[in-house]
Amino acid sequence: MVILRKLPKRTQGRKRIEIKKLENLNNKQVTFSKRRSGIFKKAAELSVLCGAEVGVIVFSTAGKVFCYGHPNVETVLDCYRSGVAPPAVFDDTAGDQNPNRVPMAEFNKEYMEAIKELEEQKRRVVEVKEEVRMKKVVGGCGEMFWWEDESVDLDVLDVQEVEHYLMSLEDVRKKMAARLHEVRILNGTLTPRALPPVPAVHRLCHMPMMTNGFGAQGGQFGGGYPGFGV
Amino acid sequence: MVILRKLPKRTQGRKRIEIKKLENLNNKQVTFSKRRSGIFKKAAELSVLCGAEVGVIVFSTAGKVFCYGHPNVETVLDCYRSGVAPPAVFDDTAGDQNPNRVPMAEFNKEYMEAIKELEEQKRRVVEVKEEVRMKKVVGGCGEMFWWEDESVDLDVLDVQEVEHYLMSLEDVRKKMAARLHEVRILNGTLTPRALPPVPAVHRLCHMPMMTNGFGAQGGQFGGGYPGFGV
DNA sequence: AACACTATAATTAGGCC
DNA sequence: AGGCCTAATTATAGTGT
Repeated sequence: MVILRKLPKRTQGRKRIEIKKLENLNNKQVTFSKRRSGIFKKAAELSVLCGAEVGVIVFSTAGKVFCYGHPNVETVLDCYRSGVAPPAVFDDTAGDQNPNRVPMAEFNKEYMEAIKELEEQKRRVVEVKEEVRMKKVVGGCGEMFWWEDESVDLDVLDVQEVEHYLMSLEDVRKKMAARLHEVRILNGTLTPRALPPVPAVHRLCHMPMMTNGFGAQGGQFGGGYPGFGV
Repeated sequence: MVILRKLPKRTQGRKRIEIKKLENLNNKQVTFSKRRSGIFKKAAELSVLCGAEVGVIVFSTAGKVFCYGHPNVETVLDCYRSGVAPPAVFDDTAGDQNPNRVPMAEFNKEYMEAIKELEEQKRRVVEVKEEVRMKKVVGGCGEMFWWEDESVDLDVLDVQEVEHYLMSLEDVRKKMAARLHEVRILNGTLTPRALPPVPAVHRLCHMPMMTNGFGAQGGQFGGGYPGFGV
């Protein structure tokens, strides 16, 4: 007769943890690494299963950046920024013989609408531009932009103003991105990357920065930014 | 004596599925919704547990965009774009005397690479075409940008050219974003949102667009963009 | 489409290397 | 950091409403 006896448990197994800031540094790092890759994996699965375009960016507290993207991060970000949806994945169930074919019929209709919308936007922007801001934003005719001028007194600069400029720039950028799409579509050529790689990172001020002490209570789903302490 | 009898199973329970494109439309939509929120939840947990800044953007095949971000998407995106690490959460466990300092060791290496790459890009473009571009890119002194000019012949436009312009714009934008950070930090004021809200979304073409036929094999972790068939 | 259910598959916390 | 292990927790496929 065989005597079965319980082996001593080698591990305690998984334990439930509260979702709150991990205080143990090592523990935090390990968890960060594991969960980060877990999220990347899930993101990849989502993109495969559902043909979705997914982009994930994670900054560690140390300021390191990790990211995953399908088809790649830049594409997703740019689509988000520009408001232009990424090229739809072909749906095999449609029974179409040629998966690479562009469904032009449908496309043309929407394209015309897009163009019309573009025109409208242009008109709107021109109106707003009367405020003369655009000239300043997009830079003068020289080599240097005003905000690159060292002599500009930062303390005098109004944050709201800068925000406004940035917004305008964003607007211009959107137009460019949209235009790029148009050009690509009209040419029928799409380069390997949907957008040029961001030439890696111009870390102008990647300085110490600040601390804001938000921890567990941090904004869910796009919440606010707790003010920085003085 | 109580007679226990198994109730008929009401569900089959969870079943394993292959990670490949879901063919059933309804199934796909449900899965998309469930898994999407699953990822958002995990992202939120990661940010709380590890004090990480996380941004997730998901496009459905229909072109709808969903996102989650901590502290919010814009902040994360902008930090990514500008290469500026988000404000570090204070780490009590770290014995470092200056918790606000962002470790820059690695950055400088990457920065130099970035600069080199940028230079290379510039040179390449200059080879193909003559200079004089930059002036056009950043806009002339007039009210209208060249790409808004109706008379521009799209067919003649070189995609690479547009890409280059877009890249330059991106560059300008990065500078602006970085500057904004500086200004904010120097002022000691940080508005509720780290960046101005993206002024809605300019959905120029949220159209069917194109098809590229990548499915399950899609690029993992920043893979390339399978070329579109003609 | 969003919610409830539930059996089961997948993830993962806490070890240890 | 990364891999392996184990037990428990958690996510979720399939279903119903």
